[in-house]
Amino acid sequence: MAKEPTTLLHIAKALGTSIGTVHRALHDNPGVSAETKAKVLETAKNLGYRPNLAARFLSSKRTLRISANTLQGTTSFWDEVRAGIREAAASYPLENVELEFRTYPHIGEGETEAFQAALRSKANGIVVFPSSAQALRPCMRRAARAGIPVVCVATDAPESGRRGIVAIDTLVSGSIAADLMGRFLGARGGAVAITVSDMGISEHAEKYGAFESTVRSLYPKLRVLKPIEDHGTDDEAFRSFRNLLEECPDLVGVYVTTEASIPVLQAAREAGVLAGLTVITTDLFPDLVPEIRSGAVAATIYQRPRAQGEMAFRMLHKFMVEEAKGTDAVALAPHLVMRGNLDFFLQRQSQELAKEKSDALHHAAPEPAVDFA
Amino acid sequence: MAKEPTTLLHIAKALGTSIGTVHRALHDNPGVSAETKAKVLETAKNLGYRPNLAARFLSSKRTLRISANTLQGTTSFWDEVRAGIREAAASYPLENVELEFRTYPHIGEGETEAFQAALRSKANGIVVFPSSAQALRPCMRRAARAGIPVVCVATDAPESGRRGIVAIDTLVSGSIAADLMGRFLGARGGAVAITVSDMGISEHAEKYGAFESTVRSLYPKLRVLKPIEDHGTDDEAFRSFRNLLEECPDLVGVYVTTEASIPVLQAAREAGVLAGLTVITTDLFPDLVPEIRSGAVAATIYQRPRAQGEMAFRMLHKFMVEEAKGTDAVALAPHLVMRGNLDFFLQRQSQELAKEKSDALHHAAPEPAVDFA
DNA sequence: TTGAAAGCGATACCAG
DNA sequence: CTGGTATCGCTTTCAA
Repeated sequence: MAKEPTTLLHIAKALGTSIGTVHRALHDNPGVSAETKAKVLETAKNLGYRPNLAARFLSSKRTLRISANTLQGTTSFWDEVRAGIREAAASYPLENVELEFRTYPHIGEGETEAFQAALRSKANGIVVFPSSAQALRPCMRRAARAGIPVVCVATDAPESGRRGIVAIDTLVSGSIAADLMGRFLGARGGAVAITVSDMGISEHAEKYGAFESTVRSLYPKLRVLKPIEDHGTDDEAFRSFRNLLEECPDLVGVYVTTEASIPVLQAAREAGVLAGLTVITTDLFPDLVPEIRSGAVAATIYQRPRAQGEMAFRMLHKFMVEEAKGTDAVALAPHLVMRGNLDFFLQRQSQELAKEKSDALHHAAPEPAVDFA
Repeated sequence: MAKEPTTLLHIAKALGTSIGTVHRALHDNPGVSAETKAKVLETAKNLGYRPNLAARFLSSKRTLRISANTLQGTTSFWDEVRAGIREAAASYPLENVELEFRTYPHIGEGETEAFQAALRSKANGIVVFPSSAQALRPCMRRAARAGIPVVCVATDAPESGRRGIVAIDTLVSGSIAADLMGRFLGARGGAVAITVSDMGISEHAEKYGAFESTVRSLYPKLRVLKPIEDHGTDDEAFRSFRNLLEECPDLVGVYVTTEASIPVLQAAREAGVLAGLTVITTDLFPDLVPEIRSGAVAATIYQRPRAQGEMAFRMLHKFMVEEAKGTDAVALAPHLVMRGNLDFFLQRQSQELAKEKSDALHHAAPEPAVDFA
């Protein structure tokens, strides 16, 4: 029943032409008349031609140059994203994958340079964290025009011509945080705050929207305050939250969607109200560990950086190798970390770091890592 | 810097022998003197030989026959595990993978027959849900002796010679359930119950242990009762829980680790105590949806069947294709489903079913699915 | 026990 | 514009 797959030779014979012509036609290389090309394409479709990728890899000496442009490892988040990319790359052992890591120190700083460098180095696929999508858009469109697939990770870059996006589902994050907040507070009523980086970023607006609407519909005794914007700085997070504490004496909970949870905790602690606050944070980094362990933070929404890296690579690979068309989007469900399962996640993180270290030892030539300061 | 990879020819030339001999030596095929074999193996190691898998797939006509032996889709759990396996298989587009699905209707019923059938059909890799590991052990050891890698999914089969195991981390499940229970109950004290299938199964004993110890250390006002065993039947779950309700008037919460959450809810409802109970369940199936939506179930620990299927396939693939040695174990973190994010997971499930359906249409010959009643 | 050689299916180049 | 062909690295078969 399983008839053997169609090859180039089959198509060539069916048309009374040669394998070389068929190949050129299928790849619209120059040197094929429009007429024969059309015929080839048609019979290829009719015979259900699927290229044999093993043969392709064997004969073509092409290596997949992939540039992964991400933020420097200020916290462990981006280190883990990179580890995920590395791991996914290693799980395709047949191809020549060449990973290049480019990093930039801060949001909106050096990322266009890094992207341009990737293009210059003839990367034929890019994974990027578009920290300020606006600035990056021109380069990204250029990549798109050149046929270089780009996959965004963690944040989307709208209207950029990117082929794919891998991120945590913001609606899930916002609404699970809301539901937990409501359940944790039980019968208590009062105000709940939420901090975001910038409401101009759609992801953050979405998280807020999901949080607010879920609280409103499920826990009417709670009242969601207008979002605090910290614009990515600890300082602003601290001051805004301290002000909020003064203005709003019936605050019972706060959901921090950014990485600036430490300053929020500190402000609450200094004001002496931490014990009465239910705090839900985002991500997992060393400074947060004791706060979770002590119960100051009830739960944190873990955005699975490693899984994001893995998925981003796989998606990019699909575009590059399987010639997948169109665009693709993956929204991952976040994990919930609490005192009870904290150690599991910490252990996992340290495993990754260990693995990465041993990888570095195995490879004679470490992959180039360029830093765009 | 990147010196080109070593090939069989390199080894052959280095030893002044032929590529055929080298090949035979590396695969310990018959017809090589012990002496030359040793030399080949050594220089292969010295030169850092890594087989070119693309070339291997191209020349060998071998197809990977993989049998996936699982429980029938009484709930959607196993359907999704199978969907995950299918999807992972599709993501390796270079190999000839032939999937065979064998199912059995109930725990401990027909699974050895299914396993033996897989062996008979010359499967060279098996994914199995060992519903009663005891009974399966002999076949599994036979597979191990024959060099056929077996990966367990959802439940481990100790001492069976299996090469890998993919499951949800039981300690994480138990302790996150405990932590949630404690937080949900807030200041309330009282007794909390836990139902398991059978304490003789190590996974269940572990979940209980994690739940109990986390509650004890973090929420001393709560008291964990001895586990209720339902032995996989709704009937027993119902009766045991009803009895418990009578005996224990200060029950404030229950954690159902099995699929028998509906009878537990029913018993509580009939006794008129449901409203005062905090219920945490396991998995996500149609009957549970309204209970979550109404708030009767506070949260459910979702065991990510699709991710389990995917991982199991990938692991098996690694053993079969990359000739990975030793054994491997993956413990996945469960997801938490509550009212707030319920729709996300439901939508995801229906997407899978839709995808599966369209897959079925695409493939002319549906993969054989054998049912062992 | 070993060597030699014919494929596998696509790529890429050269000659017509 | 098109046809022919060497090549990639490995598996497999046939001779020696």
